Amino acid sequence: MSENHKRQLTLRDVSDESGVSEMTVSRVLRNRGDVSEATRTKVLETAKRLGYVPNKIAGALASSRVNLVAVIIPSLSNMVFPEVMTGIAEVLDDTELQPVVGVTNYHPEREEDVLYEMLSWRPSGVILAGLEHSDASLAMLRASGIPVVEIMDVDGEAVDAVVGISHRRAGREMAKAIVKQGFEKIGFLGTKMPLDFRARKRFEGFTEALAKTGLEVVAQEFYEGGSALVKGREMTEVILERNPDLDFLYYSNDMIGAGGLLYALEKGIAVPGRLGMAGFNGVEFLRGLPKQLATMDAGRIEIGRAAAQIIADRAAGRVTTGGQRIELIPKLQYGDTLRRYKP
Amino acid sequence: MSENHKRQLTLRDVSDESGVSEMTVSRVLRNRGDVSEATRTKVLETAKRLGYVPNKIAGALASSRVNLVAVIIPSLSNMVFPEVMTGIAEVLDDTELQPVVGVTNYHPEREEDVLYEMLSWRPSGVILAGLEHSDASLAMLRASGIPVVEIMDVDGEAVDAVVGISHRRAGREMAKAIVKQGFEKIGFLGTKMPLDFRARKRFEGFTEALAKTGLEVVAQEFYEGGSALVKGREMTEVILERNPDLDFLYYSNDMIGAGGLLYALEKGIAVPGRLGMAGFNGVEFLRGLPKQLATMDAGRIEIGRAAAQIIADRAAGRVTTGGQRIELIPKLQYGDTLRRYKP
DNA sequence: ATGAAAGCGCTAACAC
DNA sequence: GTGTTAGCGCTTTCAT
Repeated sequence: MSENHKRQLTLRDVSDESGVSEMTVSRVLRNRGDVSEATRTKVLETAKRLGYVPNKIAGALASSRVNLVAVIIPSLSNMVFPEVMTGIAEVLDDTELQPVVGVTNYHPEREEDVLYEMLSWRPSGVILAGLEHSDASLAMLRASGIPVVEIMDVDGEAVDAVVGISHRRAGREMAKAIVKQGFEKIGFLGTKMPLDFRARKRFEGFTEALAKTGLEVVAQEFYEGGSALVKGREMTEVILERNPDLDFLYYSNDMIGAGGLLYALEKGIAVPGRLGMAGFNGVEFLRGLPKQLATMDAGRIEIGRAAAQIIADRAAGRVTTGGQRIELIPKLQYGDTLRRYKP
Repeated sequence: MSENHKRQLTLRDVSDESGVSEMTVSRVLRNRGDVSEATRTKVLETAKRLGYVPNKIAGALASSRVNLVAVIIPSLSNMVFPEVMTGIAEVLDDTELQPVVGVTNYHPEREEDVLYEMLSWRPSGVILAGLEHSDASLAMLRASGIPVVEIMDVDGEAVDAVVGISHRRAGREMAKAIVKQGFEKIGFLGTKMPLDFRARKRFEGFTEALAKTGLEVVAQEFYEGGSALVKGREMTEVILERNPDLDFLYYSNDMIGAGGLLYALEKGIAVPGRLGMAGFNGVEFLRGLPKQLATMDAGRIEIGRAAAQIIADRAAGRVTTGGQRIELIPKLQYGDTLRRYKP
């Protein structure tokens, strides 16, 4: 076992070893300013030979430039945020910027901590899910002086820029489509998450639109934790037992909807003849099921792309006016579980 | 629109505003050393009022301490790595350390870039998937002088510590179980990813164990991109058309296995009477399917926990001897698709 | 094309 | 319990 604490290599080491000043070494390593081809090669060779890795901490402090973009999302395990990340990464890959992910698990205090931690690294921008944040978080965001893009939702007031869909509208559209197909006894299945504001807004839009036609949600079921597919299955069984006359089930996400659909098919329930079903998100995953669950695509990759583009543009000084607002319109996918009447 | 470039708040501002020295402000903010309750309160109040967020870049440079752990994984979109992340986060949440994720998409050059970028922030440790890395990556890791934990796989030589399962062994065990159940015409379905070394090792172990019993894989099918569930379905159809006498299908992951299972059930193929099936990973998701696919749990959360623990221990100076090697033993889950003979 | 000096915002180490 | 001093490793700016 050699000594535990190797001193880190510095520009100085490369400078000494190559006989070129620190400053010139720095120039070579950053491709900045004019350097003769000879010194350039020599420096590069020495740096590589020594295994030198620049210290961005020192670099960032000196230049007050940090090529990091903070991305703060509620969860990684539900298939929708990884897709947002894909969109973000796609755009940032063409820039010098790097995404750094923080996960809040839908806890506002956790969001506050993560945000504080991230801002303390002075990133070039922040992308965060949702419009609902603690007062402290809002204060930090505003005080930070960096571009902020709130994503996923446009129903509310943004700190700066915002990219997303209207979940209220999504709920309304779904309700209208369901009513149009002649369904009347409608049940709702969702998560026991008071802090999932987007799910709540969809539900509000949904009931609101139903009310306009004189209908209401006649039964509800909520779950917490566990495998969404299993929960969807179980909840569907429960809600149908309690309310045998339900003719439609609206799920707050595709995973539980898929579980419900598998259950219904297994039980030989005619879908959508006897029972219609719909979920939300438009996850690709659904396409592998025996029947296509009706759903609404939230355009997650697109949201990620647009958000990253805003940050990238501002970081490059390309846009001076803040406060962009991009509302995407979710597309209803009828699949095989919503259409009672032939199209 | 106010001025675009607000000067960032510094310790100095808090110091001036509260009439306490910078040093003492720093002490308060970090809970270090003795500070009188009076000054403490005053400082905290001022910092909060001003909306001061410490600059970790400066702090890290001065203290040469960075509470970041680099986590480098191939992908976020396949359900297994988010689980590893969960395990890592679980352990790190009890420490000062913070995970920072980098994604390589299974490209070694991309891994090299991500690693370089991350090391340039001088993290307290690195957790990265797999044992196969470019020479440059290996050199960087060794030169970094920080704890390195390679995860998921133990079949090979590690740079420092390693936590995972033996995929070769996993493949062998699965083959033995299949043979024991009397299956003889075995097909394999996997991904077209030459760089997924773990999948390859499973396959090698699998064929090797089959060979010992005089059997071999009689048909193979590979896919690329797209929804794994759909692909599993399609590949299963194709492989069965070409080889109607197959009596077992071994899938390189649970998602394509699930697609295949749904297909088989839909077609009325008797599983496992006529056709046995097995996947790999033990994703929770499977539990929602009509039948339980046989699989092998790779213990992803456990791997994440153990890896993070090693980093946390070393960062706390609790362990001086490097090179830990933790091999987890994957558990075969028979489910409903592997057992022909009653247990 | 290259170098020297100053300092980014903080903390370690030492005084008092 | 609190303050002072001297950097951390780099980049900016200005000379040459």
